[in-house]
Order: sequence, then C-alpha cells, then structure tokens
Amino acid sequence: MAQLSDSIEQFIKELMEEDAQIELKRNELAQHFGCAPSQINYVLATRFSVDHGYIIESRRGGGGYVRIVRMTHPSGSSLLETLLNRVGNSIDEESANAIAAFLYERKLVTKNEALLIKAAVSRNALQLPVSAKDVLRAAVLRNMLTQVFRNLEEG
Amino acid sequence: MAQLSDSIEQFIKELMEEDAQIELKRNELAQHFGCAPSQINYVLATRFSVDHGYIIESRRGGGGYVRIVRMTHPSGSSLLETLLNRVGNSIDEESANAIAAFLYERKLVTKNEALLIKAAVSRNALQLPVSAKDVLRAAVLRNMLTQVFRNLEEG
DNA sequence: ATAATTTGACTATCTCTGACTATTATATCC
DNA sequence: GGATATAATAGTCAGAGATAGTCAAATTAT
Repeated sequence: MAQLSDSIEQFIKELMEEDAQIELKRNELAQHFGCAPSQINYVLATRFSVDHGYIIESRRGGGGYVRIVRMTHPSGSSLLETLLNRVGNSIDEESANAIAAFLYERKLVTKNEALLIKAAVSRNALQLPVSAKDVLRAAVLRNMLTQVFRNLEEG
Repeated sequence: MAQLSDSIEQFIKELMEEDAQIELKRNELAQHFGCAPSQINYVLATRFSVDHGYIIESRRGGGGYVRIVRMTHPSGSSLLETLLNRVGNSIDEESANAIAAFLYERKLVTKNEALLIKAAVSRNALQLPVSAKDVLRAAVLRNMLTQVFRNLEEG
C-alpha cells in the first residue's frame, strides 16, 4: 500500500480535478517525490495510458514538459460526444493533432486516416486569419469525427 | 516557461497575421529578445521551414533583411500536381467529392479515407459564407491530397 | 513464485550561444 | 569611373545545457 506509484497517481489525479488537462515537469515531480525521473514515466504508462482514457504529450529540452489530457467520458454519453465536446467551437492545431493521435492509438482510425485528419485541420489547409482558423478547424474536425464514428457503426 | 524560441515564433506569427509575407532585421529582432542573432536562425529553421509551409529568403550586407513568406501549397508528384491544379483556388462540393471518388477508384485511398475526405470538405464542415466555402474547400482538399501522396511515397 | 514497482545508466531531443564565415552596400582612393 | 577597403548584415556549425524517454536489472509486494 501507499506505493510510490499510487501516491504519484493520486497526486496527478488531484491536480486534474480542476482541469481536464495539466502540464508538469517530469524532473520537478520526481524531485517532489524523491524518486527517479523515470518513475514518472512508469506511472504515466501504467495509469494514464490511452486505455485509461488519457493522452500524454511531451517535449524535451529546455522548457520541456509533460502534458496529461483526460479523455474519459461520463457513462451515458458516447465517446463521440466527449470528443465533440472537447473540440467545441474552436481548437488549436496541437490539440487537434492530439485527438487524431488518440483515435489512432485507440485503433479507431488507421495511421493514414489519422494523417488525413491532421492534414485537413493543419494550419496550411485553413487559409484564414489566425483567429478564425481555430473556429473553422473545430468545424472540420467535428465533421470528420462524426464520419469516423459512422464508419465504425456500419463496420 | 514560455521558451525563447516559442516567444519568437509567436511574435513572428503575430506579425504575419496581416500579411502573408514580412521582412525583418535579424539583429534587431535578436536584440529585441536579448538573444544571440543565430537564435533567430534556429527559430526559422525549426518553425518556419518548408515543412511548416514557409519559405525564407534573406540578404546580407547593409540594408540586409530576412523575409518570411507563407506558402500556399507545397509541390509534389505529377498526378498530385494535376489534381492540385484541378482543385485550384476554389472548388465546389460536387467536384471535390468526385476527386475523392477518383482517388478511391484508383485505389489511392481506402473507402474510409475517401469518406473522411468528403467529410472534411463537406458543406457542413466549412462554416463560412457560401462564396468563401469553395475557396476554403480547395485549400483543405489540396492539403489532404498532398498528404495522400506523401503516404504513397513512404509506403 | 509471480507480478508490480523502482532505479540508474544510457539515449534522444530541444534550446541557446559564440566563434567563424559569407555576402552586400558604401565609402575612399587613384 | 573603377578598384579596393570597410562596415553592415546574415549564415553555419559544433558544443554545452536542459529536459524527457527507454530498458533491463534490482527490489518489493502479493
């Protein structure tokens, strides 16, 4: 009991009570718990995997971070609804890409399909003033998500 | 920790919101951010590369400058070029669907992928005044076509 | 015993700088 | 007016520093 991993999991989940998405420094967190940094990876891999409904994004180097995004959906609402909700009326490219990656990891789409989704919502594709891009990206992504799930039902 | 590189990227992108092309002085920008001039090159190389849809031109010596141009589309193979050409700057939904169907017939994309393309360029997805829809649809479709052919090259 | 956890050594990636190089414009000399 | 020197830019590259990732061995829990 009170395994280190459990404590770290608990700690992260408390941080996420407020927001469905947090960013942290792997090394800082490790130091906080007085453990090896790789311990953090272990916790993320075993308790915050896609199967558990989370998406992990990270960046190395100066200013690096680990971002944890909660993707679980309340029972009663479908995954599609959760995703549509997350997309909302406006979404930036990075988050849209994370959703495409999520779909791929969950095997809801193939790799090529994920790439197509990314292409459709990339900043290249949406040639509009930046402020409007996020809004349009959301609309395109919502439509594609709906299509993805329609395919699944039929298949 | 908004990294220096991120700040500079942001700064440049704000400058480019208005125009698809800007000119700046490398040294001035470096001074503005209190960093080494070569830092500017780093940001340009990592965030404004051709892959990111930008072209960099520059000139040294007195009155030198760095010009950043936002590309409208990358180049590709010849069928790709033909298709891109057919798409042009503006395309209606029916024609876009025809191209998706063509890709499927040619086995360049799977059925699901074709459906995804149709979803991305559908009237529903592109929530804009009718006049602008065709233009935007063309941009999205061009980007997706480019992605399709990129997949083919790698596969 | 078996499975889960924890660590540490090694690797990969990203950022930033500084020394050195290349190019262009302008001033100066004849 | 042309050649040459000087100043004003920008480019390149290797290395240091700052993070995060991986994986297998050691440890601990069940």
